[in-house]
Amino acid sequence: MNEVNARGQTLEEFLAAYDETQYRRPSNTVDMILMTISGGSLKILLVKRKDHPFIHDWALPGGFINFDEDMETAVQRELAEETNITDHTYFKQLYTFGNADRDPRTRIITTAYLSMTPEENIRNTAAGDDAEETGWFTISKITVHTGDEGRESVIRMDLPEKNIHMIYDVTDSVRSNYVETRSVLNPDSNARLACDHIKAINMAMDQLQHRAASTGILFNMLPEEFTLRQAQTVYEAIIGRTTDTGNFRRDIRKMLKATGKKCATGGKAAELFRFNPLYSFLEEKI
Amino acid sequence: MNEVNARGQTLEEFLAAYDETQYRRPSNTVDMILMTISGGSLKILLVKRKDHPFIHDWALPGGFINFDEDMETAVQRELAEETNITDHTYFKQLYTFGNADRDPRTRIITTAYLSMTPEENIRNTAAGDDAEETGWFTISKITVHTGDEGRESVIRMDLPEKNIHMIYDVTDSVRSNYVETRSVLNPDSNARLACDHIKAINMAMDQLQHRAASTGILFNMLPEEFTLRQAQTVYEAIIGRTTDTGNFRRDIRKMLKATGKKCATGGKAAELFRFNPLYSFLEEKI
DNA sequence: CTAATAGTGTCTGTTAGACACTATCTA
DNA sequence: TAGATAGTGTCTAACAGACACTATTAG
Repeated sequence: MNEVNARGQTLEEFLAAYDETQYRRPSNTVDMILMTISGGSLKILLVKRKDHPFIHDWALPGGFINFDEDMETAVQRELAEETNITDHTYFKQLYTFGNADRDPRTRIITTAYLSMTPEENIRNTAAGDDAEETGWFTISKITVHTGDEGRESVIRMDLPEKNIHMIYDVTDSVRSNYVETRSVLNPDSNARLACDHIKAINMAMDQLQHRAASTGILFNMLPEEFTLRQAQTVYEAIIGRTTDTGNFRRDIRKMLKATGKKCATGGKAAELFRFNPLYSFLEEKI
Repeated sequence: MNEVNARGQTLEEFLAAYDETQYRRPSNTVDMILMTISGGSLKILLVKRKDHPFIHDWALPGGFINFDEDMETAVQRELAEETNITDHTYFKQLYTFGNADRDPRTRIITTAYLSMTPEENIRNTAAGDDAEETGWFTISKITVHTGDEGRESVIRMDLPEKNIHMIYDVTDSVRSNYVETRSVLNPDSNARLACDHIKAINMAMDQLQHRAASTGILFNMLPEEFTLRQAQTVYEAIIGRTTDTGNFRRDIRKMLKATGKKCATGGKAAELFRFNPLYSFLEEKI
């Protein structure tokens, strides 16, 4: 069909006349929250900025979306650049941050993605063009108090080998029909995050903690075959507290299938399992 | 502090030299999924496009984000333009769609917001510059089958007074570590949605149905004071099926406070309630 | 044997679904 | 009174938290 508009233009004529240069436009970037488990702790990749703005602050890895590039392609490209991960790694869009004044260079709208990978997939994490250095920080979010009026939590990011500590106090306050979240840098910190990156990290931790028990999200940080103890360690690193071994095993086994193989590590040989993706991965959608 | 970068620039010098015109940039828009309840049915506002591209297709209301405008401000401006809603109406960011080829004009990255309001807040819904007409379509998402390998659902959007029907068959298929969602227009339809708008609508229905029972989200479509029967009607319109009255009342009362007032409508006078925002609105965050 | 790790069984209080029932209003 | 709408009580199966217990390996 060769439909015309009110000015008598066909689609082809309309597109030929379309002027995209009449308005000033924002720039679009993707930021990645890349997590893994190492030494029983949850880790996040951060890069130290070597240029303005936010010079010398720690930031989420990310970069500009090319004009002709799908957003997911940009994420995969950045993942490969930052970590040499080329296999298909799990990632999921988290949120888009677009306050007009969030970056002093120009209007920058950024979409944050949450990504996870088993430790052995990470081959290198070279500092890119924009980074002085990179570091896998241990990260935890501990909820100190939950009540009717809100919640108080603490997010810690530590790089012990360089003695870097960032601590943010996060409060969620119940308002009339929404929840207001504020994050402030705790004075015991000796470094800080660039821009509004703490907001994305906070959302990522909420998502991880919320979904850890009911979805298969934690298996993205485990190798193909793993023991129940390994799974529990990852689970506990995510939720930031220990959990009952019996109950954990009882509940997680419905998501798994046994391999029949064993793996000995100093005590009784442990059975190896795989994730069974047929187990209600649909929760993932929400 | 007057930190300098590797080229010896202060922040001020860096910003003065920053050239934002060196790359071609996407355009950014917001799209709104505006829902209400009317006549016991869930309704969504759609506009019929009167220009290319997607001429004569039905689309989500939305528009460009001004260069100096926060995204939330853009949403509120569009809401006011489309419906004359000025009071603070609930809205929540859903997802950002940014495939490189989703719009033939230029690269357009759009962020979809889910918004709800009680019917009486909607004063007019005039067709704007881009719209031939607007319509409040009844909308439902019914899940036909759920199994280990995925889920099949049907989304219906109907405007009975103009005899317009749009039906989409939606399948969620479990893959190795993610869920693939596909939506196809059912041939019984006599109209269709523009662009990729069915994706945003599908996500909105998932969110609504998922959160309807556990959060206070449904109260955004009710007046300040309401009866339990009204609340149940809204709940059933969202989830697309009836539910047990006794169980619904038992479970919802923890989110409410009684007003002591009554409201008679043909049978026994019903008690009026208000939403108690102190009841775990935190779920909302996830 | 001990220490270390892996793994099981069971009690109990809470919750979600099913369903039968009672109460108050108008005409 | 009937018909309509509002509202309650109770049984049961499933589930989640707490916790005490057994099993297999290395040295």
